[in-house]
Amino acid sequence: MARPSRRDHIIDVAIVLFCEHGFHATGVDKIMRTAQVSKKTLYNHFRSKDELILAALQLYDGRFRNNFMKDVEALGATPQARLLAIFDAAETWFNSQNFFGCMFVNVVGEYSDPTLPMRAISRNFKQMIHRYILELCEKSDAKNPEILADEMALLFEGAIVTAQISGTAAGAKTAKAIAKQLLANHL
Amino acid sequence: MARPSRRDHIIDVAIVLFCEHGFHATGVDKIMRTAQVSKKTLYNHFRSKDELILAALQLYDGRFRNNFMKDVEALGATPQARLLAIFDAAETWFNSQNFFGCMFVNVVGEYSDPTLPMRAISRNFKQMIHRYILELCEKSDAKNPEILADEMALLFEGAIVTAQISGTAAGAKTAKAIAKQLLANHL
DNA sequence: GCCTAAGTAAACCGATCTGTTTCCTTTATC
DNA sequence: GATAAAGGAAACAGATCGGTTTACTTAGGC
Repeated sequence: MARPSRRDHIIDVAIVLFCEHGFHATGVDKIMRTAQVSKKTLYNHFRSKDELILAALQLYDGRFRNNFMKDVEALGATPQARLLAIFDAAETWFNSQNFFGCMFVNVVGEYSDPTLPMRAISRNFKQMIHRYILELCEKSDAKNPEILADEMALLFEGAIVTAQISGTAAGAKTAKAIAKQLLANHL
Repeated sequence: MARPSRRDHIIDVAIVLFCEHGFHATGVDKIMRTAQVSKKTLYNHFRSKDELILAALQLYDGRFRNNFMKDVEALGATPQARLLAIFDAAETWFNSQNFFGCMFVNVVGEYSDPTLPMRAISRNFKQMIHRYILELCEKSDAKNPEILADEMALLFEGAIVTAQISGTAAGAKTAKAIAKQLLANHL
């Protein structure tokens, strides 16, 4: 099937609304109306709003990481170049129309209990990003790839939040400049 | 008056609840019950929930910056030492019981319209932090204080978000390690 | 002692929330 | 063409939302 399933379409709509307006502020009625789907259909695919939130986080998780890694690999050829290309890919993301910060940071701001499943998905997302960066660090023959990966991941977070609050993409270039210095020190 | 005014007490309670549970999820009834104040009194001091949110952000803004700068100045004697002490102060913040990330980042995740007053307060907070860091950079005789300040501020953001999502304070040490390298390169 | 200001508890308002149900229509399959 | 699954529109449920109002109590100043 080329057309996405009805279930995936609902999730797609929910992702956009959750990103822009947050999770508590986005009602099931709004999702349903925007997706042009009846409430019965929505609750036929998802037991509850929370389950839809989890499905949205999971779909976005895989999709974002996949797209982001593709972008990074297209922008840089070598592992070192890709470590820096992370921030070029981030910059185009910040400049895109639908940038409202990191969905996984935003969800943590609304659900503080660390035992909640949304929190687990959020932690996992950040760990997967960290793992990807770590692989690039190892292939770059960094002196201490674990430490460099911690540092690069923190830069990434800092750039996202800076872009979200300031409303500009300048943080990407700042983070890239830091990354260059770290890379020079670690090789 | 040694005892805080009733108005300030309501704001104090609201700050804690907004930080822990977010803004949309925190109802006026909960604030009122927690503050042990009648709804009439609450609406006698604040025209609306939004106005209470703004008052909470503003009070927290001034108080946090004041306390944080005091901590930094107690932990470091020279401007260079204070630039690094930022991350020591951050670490104790991350380890405190009531750490739920940065209130100003969290509010931006729930209110995406950049023309909203909460967004203006958020941007202003980050600008004031940036200005404080810039002053330290200038007094440190950094080659290019503006660039160094941008970098240090981004590290600070990255450390906060990393701590919030991971649930550990490790990001503080990572950010401090980066800061040391930046400082060495900029002097 | 009186009056005013500010407080309380609780009822109340209309709107919105998540979620269920009803009734009817579409659609696809055998 | 009958049947069964799925969807649509809308009413409905009970709870909660932000916010107002009412009736009563408290406290302080003159």
